Amino acid sequence: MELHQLRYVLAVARAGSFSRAAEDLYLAQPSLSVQIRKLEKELGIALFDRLGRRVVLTAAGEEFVAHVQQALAHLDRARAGAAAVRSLQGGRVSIGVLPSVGAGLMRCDCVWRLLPRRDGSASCSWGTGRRSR
Amino acid sequence: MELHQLRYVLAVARAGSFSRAAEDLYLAQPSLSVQIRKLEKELGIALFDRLGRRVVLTAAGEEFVAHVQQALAHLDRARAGAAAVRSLQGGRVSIGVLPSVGAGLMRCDCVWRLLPRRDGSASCSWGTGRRSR
DNA sequence: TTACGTTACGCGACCCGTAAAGATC
DNA sequence: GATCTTTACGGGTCGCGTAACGTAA
Repeated sequence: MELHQLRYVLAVARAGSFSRAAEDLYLAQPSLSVQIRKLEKELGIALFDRLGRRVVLTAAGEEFVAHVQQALAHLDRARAGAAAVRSLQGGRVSIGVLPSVGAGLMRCDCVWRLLPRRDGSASCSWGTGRRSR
Repeated sequence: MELHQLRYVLAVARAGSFSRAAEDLYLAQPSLSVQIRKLEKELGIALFDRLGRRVVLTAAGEEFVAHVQQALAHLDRARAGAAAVRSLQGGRVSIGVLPSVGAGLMRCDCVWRLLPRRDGSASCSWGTGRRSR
């Protein structure tokens, strides 16, 4: 059971056809068919009913797909979280303070709040609402 | 991002060490290290802090692992669902009825209730509570 | 010096695409 | 006969294990 196989199952279920799903996936039909069959063999059940030129999910396949959709959604969140962290890490943080007060602030262990913006940068706030890029 | 890489991440996070995680996974340490590093490169962030001989999750790693655990849990449910269906499909259903009443029963479209048992077989009940293997 | 993580390299497995065969309408 | 799925085969990628290196306690 591999991730690409799961994505293939969702694509076939959505397209209702192996050939159309293969187009959506930019994949050759035989490769897709082989992977689906391999997964079905591993699971020990049929995910799809091949009805001539139509392909529909079996009852077991419906349940399987529902779980897989949940799983892939969580993985997308995991990836998105990583991307968000990366964009913050990649950005530069410039801090401007008055020497008179900065000398004290920069020494203490402060909790800086990073608020991500649409463009990938972030605003940083601390305490009184002073802001800096 | 592949499934085995995600499992490896969870194993390292749980063990707190690459070498111990590799043992748990029945895997050579170098293979494990390479896969983790490959995933980190793909995500663009560090999942673990290498502190000498201790390995701990970064903040981003913690969040990532949380999502991954959810995802893998859903995949386990998907697999378990398939296994349940398989055990029912694989079993044999034998039906014994008296000819006098069976002639009528076997002709009608009945809803048969399959109750899975511990040993993989299932009991089948219909209407009055008559049972058959 | 010992233990642990990393890099280098050869082997085997697996996925993909092309081509041919089978099946269904 | 046309369309779609399946099977067969060759090529390239990738994960794994062994071995050697770097590094911290």
